[in-house]
Amino acid sequence: MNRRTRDADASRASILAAARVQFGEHGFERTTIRSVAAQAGVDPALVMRYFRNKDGLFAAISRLDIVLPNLSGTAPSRAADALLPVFIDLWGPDGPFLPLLRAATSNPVAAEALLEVLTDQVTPALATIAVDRPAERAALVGAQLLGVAVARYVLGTPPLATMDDGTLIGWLRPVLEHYLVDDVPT
Amino acid sequence: MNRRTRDADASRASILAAARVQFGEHGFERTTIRSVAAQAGVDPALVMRYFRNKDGLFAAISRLDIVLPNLSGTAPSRAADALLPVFIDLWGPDGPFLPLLRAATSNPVAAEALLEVLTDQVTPALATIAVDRPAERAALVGAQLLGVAVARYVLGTPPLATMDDGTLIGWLRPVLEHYLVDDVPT
DNA sequence: GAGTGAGGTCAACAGGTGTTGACTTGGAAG
DNA sequence: CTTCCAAGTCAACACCTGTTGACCTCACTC
Repeated sequence: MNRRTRDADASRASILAAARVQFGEHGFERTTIRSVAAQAGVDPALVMRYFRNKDGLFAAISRLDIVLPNLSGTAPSRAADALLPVFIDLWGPDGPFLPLLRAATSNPVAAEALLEVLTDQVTPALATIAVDRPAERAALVGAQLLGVAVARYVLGTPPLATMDDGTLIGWLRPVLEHYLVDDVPT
Repeated sequence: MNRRTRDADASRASILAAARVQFGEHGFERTTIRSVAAQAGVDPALVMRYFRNKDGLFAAISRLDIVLPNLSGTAPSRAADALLPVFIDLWGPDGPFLPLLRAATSNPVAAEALLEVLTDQVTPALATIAVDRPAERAALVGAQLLGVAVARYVLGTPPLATMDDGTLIGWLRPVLEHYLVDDVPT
């Protein structure tokens, strides 16, 4: 029962770890089964054994069981303070979103997965604050955060990439409040 | 001098048109020389003749000679009204930015090209309004617009994709003003 | 009509890709 | 020790990619 040299779980885990790194850094197309296997110290065929095919491997690292903070009771003016730390965790170099985003720009399936997170998780979470038109407001908040993520973690825009989190939260605080509670413009 | 059936300029143009469509829709890696040539009604080798290689073809459609409106004299509260129409033109399905963005998420060269636009064109244009820390403010404005572009044109986020331009401008107006003129948060 | 050169095509190359199926190896159970 | 199955490897497949160089062909000039 106790296997050291031939440990399926360990192999699976190291394949997943390598896949996360490579899909995250290079996107879907430029990541090859062979290179993932090499980094995991494993034969390419083993990757297929465990994940059926390349899509299966990608799907395995794309499981987004994110946990958003409960915002009921949070003042809209402090939504940024509650959301941003989670956001930075999820979108940072080790978070699960970067590979998904890189794939989503050229892969409709990944794009839909990303959209699902917005509609199924973000919108409901924000609905406790944004009672009026939550979907519209959530989309605007999502777009703002998405933009920061792309600028900061994908493009590496100099002032944003180096800006400390506190300052960024300070900039975003009134913006999120605006999207969450201000009247719909006419 | 007058060539009808064998017209180099026409061939070049139809290759470029096909390349714009395919790079824009599918990104760099999933676009093949062969498929571009087929759509252009031309032999793949002709594409190489004119653009040397795939990178050359991509570079040819990535020439970003954008024209930003002169913002001197524009009130910060109206910056959104001046910028957004241009923005929608540039980022829309037929604009030059979508292919670049799709490539930029997995291709450092394209990412740098995108960054260049921000630093060389957007920052100076905004500097007439944002005198204090123009680079930081431009990056924030850029991130916001980038986010809207990704949400609207890449992911197709339902409320944003269908929202009419006027409403969107209404939402963004105070945000751009905030980034352009409000005090740097501490 | 012959010559010329740009415009355009053709078939092939070398390399990389995902994927497969037959094979080997290790460790625990009998 | 033998058996047995999961864990892992191997070599190959069929396909697609960017790219190349030799070749054809048309319109125009002399």
